[in-house]
Amino acid sequence: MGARQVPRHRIRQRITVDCRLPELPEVEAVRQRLVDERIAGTTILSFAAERPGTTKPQRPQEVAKAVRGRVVEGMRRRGKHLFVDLSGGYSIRVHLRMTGNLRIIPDVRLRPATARGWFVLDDGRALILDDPRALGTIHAGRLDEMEAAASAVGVEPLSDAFTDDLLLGAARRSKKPIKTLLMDQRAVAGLGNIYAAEALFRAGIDPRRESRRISALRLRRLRVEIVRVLADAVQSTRIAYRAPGRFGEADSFPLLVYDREGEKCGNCGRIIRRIPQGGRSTYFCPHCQR
DNA sequence: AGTCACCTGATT
DNA sequence: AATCAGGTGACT
Repeated sequence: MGARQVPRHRIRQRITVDCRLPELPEVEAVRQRLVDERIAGTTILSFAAERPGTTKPQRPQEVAKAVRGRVVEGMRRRGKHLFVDLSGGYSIRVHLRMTGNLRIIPDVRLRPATARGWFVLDDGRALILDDPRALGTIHAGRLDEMEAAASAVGVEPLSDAFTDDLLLGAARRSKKPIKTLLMDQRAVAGLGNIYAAEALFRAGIDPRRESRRISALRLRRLRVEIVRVLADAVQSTRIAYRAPGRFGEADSFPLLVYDREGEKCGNCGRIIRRIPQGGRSTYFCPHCQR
């Protein structure tokens, strides 16, 4: 006691677009990049993974059997899930979790030590799940089974289905704090800790506020800000991925509160706070967010 | 509804 | 050496 809390010295590098945790915009960027790299039309020759956790509860062998000899027909995103659709009504479902990345490499023998699963393609290239923390997952099987596994995912926030009424209805049914509701994939698909906090800041809503007690007017504003923050992030992430030499501030989507504990709010100049919420850090401005 | 396990690199 | 980061699923 006695000593006033000193703001911790900030050494950790600001999170930028190239190392940001995968939420909807980052997953969408991964999808677009694979489309750009013309994964469609290739045939999968084989699959392998070393850790059982990567394909759990399937075995790597089962995934291999489901994909071998099938042609890649397209890439889709559903919330934070990626689908690699294959010929014959089959599909691969990938979830990047915290640190995963799905990417093409020129040759499977060049895969990094952090590669957790690898698909060898008939043109010599390989599709790998690169994930230092090994939390990402790969499943494969009939398309309907893969979609069933992601069926609990709610409305796509960048689709026409994400209406004022939909957000209002979800909020009215929930006693959770609004930030917890936004991160619930069954309510809105693809929001995570970062963009939920950013949308709430832009909408001026306290992340702790009970969902059902927020006015329809403020929920309308929240819906607008969710769409805006995600659309802007998709755009800047896409630009950054297409200009690999230009990562950094210029192309980064600015985060106004996330990871800014102790810094001044860009709107009012007061200090941004961090509080635990559902075991996660929530960043917000107590003055601008009510 | 809240807590833990799954992971490992960075930080304290 | 201990803690933190965090999406999700399993658990209480």
